[in-house]
Amino acid sequence: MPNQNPSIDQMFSALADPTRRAVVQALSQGPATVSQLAAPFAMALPSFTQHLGVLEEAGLITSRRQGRARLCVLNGPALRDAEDWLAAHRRQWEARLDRLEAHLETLKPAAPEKEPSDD
Amino acid sequence: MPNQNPSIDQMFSALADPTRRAVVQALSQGPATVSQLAAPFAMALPSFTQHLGVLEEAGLITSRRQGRARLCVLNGPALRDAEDWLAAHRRQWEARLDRLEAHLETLKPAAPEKEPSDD
DNA sequence: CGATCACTTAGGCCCATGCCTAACCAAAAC
DNA sequence: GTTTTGGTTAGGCATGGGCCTAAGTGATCG
Repeated sequence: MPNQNPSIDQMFSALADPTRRAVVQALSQGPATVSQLAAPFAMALPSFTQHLGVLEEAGLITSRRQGRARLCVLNGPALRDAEDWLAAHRRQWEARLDRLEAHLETLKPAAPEKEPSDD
Repeated sequence: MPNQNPSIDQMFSALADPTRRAVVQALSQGPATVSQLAAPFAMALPSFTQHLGVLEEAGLITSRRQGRARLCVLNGPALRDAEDWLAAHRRQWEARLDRLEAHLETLKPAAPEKEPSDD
């Protein structure tokens, strides 16, 4: 069962692995079974399903049994959560740059501040 | 020295740690020295600076020596890279949902498809 | 110059992660 | 009902990550 309360920790560390990112990429095109997903990888199946387990624990995918196969589906909104975290902090950073710039503007004719832009 | 070619792997795994995310958060407010950043954490300094090393290798921060201290600065655009990866795949996923919906629309009076929405 | 401050380097411990093989299970095909 | 297919469970090995303490370095302060 998918983790109902996936942490941002789990998401980012799930995404830190190239195999798992490739799975996310594949699933962004649509659902697929375990063996379909596993096919491109030179890896034993148990190792691969372990990756799927990590993705599912992280809330990035869900899966359901379909006959003797297992169909995996990407959980789009979960990606959004990680995206939002990044966006929030990048915006903070940008806002600060803007304030700094504005401040420098007010000092135009005076001496530069203690934080030189290194360009 | 900061890694000039940070991989998306390095970024995501750097962001997978709560200490390191807290550092990113702190630096989104503006530059700070190692010990300023370390202060809130109940952790030996060498352990903490190791985290800074990971962030720097991942290209998420840069740092320069300032007297006997070391000033760390967030690298905003790097956050953007991770954000973009996520956005790209989420958009793929959304696009597919849209196509699926549109397709279902064309079948309105007919039987539902093999992929039920689980709401 | 000696002491202190802000780190860094070196080395070690422990648990988590990523991979494997071998064996098992359950649905489907024959 | 036996075999094949699709996947899981169990268990083991090796590397890496996160933490520590102890000792070193280089800039500043008295």
